[in-house]
Amino acid sequence: MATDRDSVLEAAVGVLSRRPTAHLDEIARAAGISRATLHRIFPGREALIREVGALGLRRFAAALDTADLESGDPQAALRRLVDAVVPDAALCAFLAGENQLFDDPGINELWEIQDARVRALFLRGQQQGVFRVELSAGWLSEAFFDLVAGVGWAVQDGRLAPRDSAYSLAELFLGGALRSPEQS
Amino acid sequence: MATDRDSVLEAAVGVLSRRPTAHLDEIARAAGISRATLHRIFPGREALIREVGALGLRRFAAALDTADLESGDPQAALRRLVDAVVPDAALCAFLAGENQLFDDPGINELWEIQDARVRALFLRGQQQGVFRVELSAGWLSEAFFDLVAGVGWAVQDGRLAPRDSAYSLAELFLGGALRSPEQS
DNA sequence: AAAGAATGAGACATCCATGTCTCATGTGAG
DNA sequence: CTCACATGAGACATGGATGTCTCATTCTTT
Repeated sequence: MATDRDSVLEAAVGVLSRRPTAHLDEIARAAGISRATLHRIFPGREALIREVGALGLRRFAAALDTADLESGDPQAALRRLVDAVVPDAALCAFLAGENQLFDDPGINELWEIQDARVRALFLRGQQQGVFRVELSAGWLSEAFFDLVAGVGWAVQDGRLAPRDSAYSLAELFLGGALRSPEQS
Repeated sequence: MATDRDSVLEAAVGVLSRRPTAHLDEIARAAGISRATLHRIFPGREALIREVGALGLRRFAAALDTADLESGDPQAALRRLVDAVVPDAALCAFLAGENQLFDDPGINELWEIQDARVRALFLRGQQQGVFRVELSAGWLSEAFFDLVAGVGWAVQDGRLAPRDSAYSLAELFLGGALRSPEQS
């Protein structure tokens, strides 16, 4: 059952995103299974980490699909993306923290594809005059992901209410911290 | 000499912020010293990590001092903070990724102090009508630090030019991604 | 130049997470 | 009820990073 594997992976994220060096004992306990069973499902720690990363990328890709970034107003598209990705913010936080994953060619390629999709949205928005052109699409994409990861951490640590997370993320990223739009 | 220790710590950051599980061999080589000398300076891995964290917090505190957040226009103060903190963005990136450090009471307390200073700036800015009040000061502080860390990673990986980093950070955080100020 | 300290290189010993195994228990299907 | 199978618990071996040691070399200081 893929559901079984995924539920274990989700439990693993809860531990690993906070402590990347957590022992397998701890992860197994968090998943409610024994270390032996954990080993039966995933051949080893490396495989487990890779699978968690792959799950995170699958979820992120699914969120991009759901948001349908190519259609309609770029701003509305980005708000759809926020809503779609916030539930999996913890996965994204794990991805952001685990740079090591990007040594894997498969993971890296998959990531590049998703990142390109987000960049394309920003590029389209810039061409339509919706997003600012002084900031590169690459930086906008990067910063967006940083904030998604930040939301994931903040929610997990109880510093941000899950209910507020989508609003806080979208408003800050789109509108910034300033009340009145002044640009130096 | 504290300078010696700090130069080793800076080299350590360069390695650890990318691969938190890097071997001491690697860190020593990156610092241009032998593993033996590394052990002579820092009693062990744990101590080294803690010292790196402490250095990051010292630098961040120093940046807060330099920025003089209590004076003048809050927006100008935040721009001063950006300029002051960007050179040490890599340290901040390390801090953000190493949640484990916050188990140490000393580190945690020091962090709380600095975070409170940033929150106070946002609170002051909100009271003066400069910053948006729909976003909590806590979230603004958190998001700001997330972006600083993101800048650190992006610069280190060559995805963002150091020359652009301060501008990109300040503009996105203050003004957001939208060109025309629309709020839904 | 000579003495002292600091460093680098390498050889160990140790510890601990990991990986693998066995066995007892529990569970579900027939 | 019985058998097949999955799981949990624990023991055990292993590997690799860490910590400690020694010794030769280099640099500094006088």
